[in-house]
Amino acid sequence: MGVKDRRARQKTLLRQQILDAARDLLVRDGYERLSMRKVAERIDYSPTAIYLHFTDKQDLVFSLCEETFAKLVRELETLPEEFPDPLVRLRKGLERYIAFGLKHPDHYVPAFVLPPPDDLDPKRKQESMSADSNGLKALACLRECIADGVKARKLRKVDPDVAARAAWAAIHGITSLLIVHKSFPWGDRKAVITATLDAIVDGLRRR
Amino acid sequence: MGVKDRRARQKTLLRQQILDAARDLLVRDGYERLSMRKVAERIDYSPTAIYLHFTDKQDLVFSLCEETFAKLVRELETLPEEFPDPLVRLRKGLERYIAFGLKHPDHYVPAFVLPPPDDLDPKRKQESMSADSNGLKALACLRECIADGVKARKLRKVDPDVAARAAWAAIHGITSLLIVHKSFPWGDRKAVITATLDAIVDGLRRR
DNA sequence: TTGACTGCGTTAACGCCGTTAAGTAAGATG
DNA sequence: CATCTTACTTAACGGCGTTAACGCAGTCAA
Repeated sequence: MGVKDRRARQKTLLRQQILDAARDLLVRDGYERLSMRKVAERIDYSPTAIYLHFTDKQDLVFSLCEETFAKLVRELETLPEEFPDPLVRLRKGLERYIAFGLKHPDHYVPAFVLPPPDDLDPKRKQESMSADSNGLKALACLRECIADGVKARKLRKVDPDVAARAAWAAIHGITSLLIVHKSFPWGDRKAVITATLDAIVDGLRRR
Repeated sequence: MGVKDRRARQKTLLRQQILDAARDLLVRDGYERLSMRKVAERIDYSPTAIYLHFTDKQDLVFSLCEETFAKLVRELETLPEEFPDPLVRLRKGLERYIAFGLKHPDHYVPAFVLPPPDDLDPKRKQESMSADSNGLKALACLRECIADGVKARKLRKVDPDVAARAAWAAIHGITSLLIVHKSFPWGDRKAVITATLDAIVDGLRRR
């Protein structure tokens, strides 16, 4: 069935075109100014054409984020071989997460900061967590890192699931605030980041 | 000049009416579904009437948040007399902050989570930080609490400004995530909160 | 080859939205 | 009484996400 294949290829091709255009707009103009109509205009299709490939705007934006976060996860998954020591791995991983968020604010914000509009609608529930399917992978990295640390007696005996979520919350806090409240009087940003990391790592370190 | 006074009274009265209606809508339907037109309809004025009292939607929403955060600050400012020991005061203060955010998500989100739309426009700069004029007060509470702890030799010798910002980032992280990603697999939410608090306090405690 | 079917894409429209411009009417001021 | 100020309205602009209805080409069975 070569026909179906070709069709499918065409379809995913346009899908990718949409994603590329949307990413471009997102990165260039920021999330606020992204609109379906502009995306459509950029690829010379009518706005409604997008709906043949994405169920709605959210779906489109989250698909974008998925792409980018796949990159983050890839970066994080190489950590164990790069840094065998769980303690430094933890530190480096957290650093990498923050750096990633600050480098791709327009992906970080829609994926993690903005409310997934319909937490009500049960149909959406799974998609609504779609940003987290990769987010969950990242969390799993963190969890394992902490579990390793506990096993190696370098970290206190904490529940890795709970500790990972708490640590994530903390780095998400600093990441999102630095992105969203740019003009807040942060003082030395790097110092604040370091302090946060110190608190997380020291809070878990065995003593 | 009794006339001017009466006019002014009338004006602030309507202003308050707008605020009340908006708060009602905000709390009832959430931030997403708040619109100037709905606020207007609720108070039986035309939408444009609102613009005589607030420069735009942002101004309105932030004014709302200011009102509410004044309450938070009041709660936080009584801490020193309630809990003289800086360590327990720190803990209780952080707890109170989180509880407040979770109790008033529709105020917390627009004030701290959502990007103040125009960080570009320099005219706005001051207003854009308006949410933080009270936010800054809250931060000042935290700063002083930490400074006290350091002075009392209960906390490590940290820079209170940096440490306060880092601690704020951490509790903002857990607060905002719990609000925004309700359906995330949090497991035991309270355990995650406790773990975060432990990390912050333990990270600062003298050892 | 022809006719029906399928799926991608269109145009037009609905019903929202924030905000602005222009006008109106009532009340204060001289 | 005339004028000016102030509070407010109506109408409209230009945008938005999304849906409904339709067109048209390519595919496939007869």
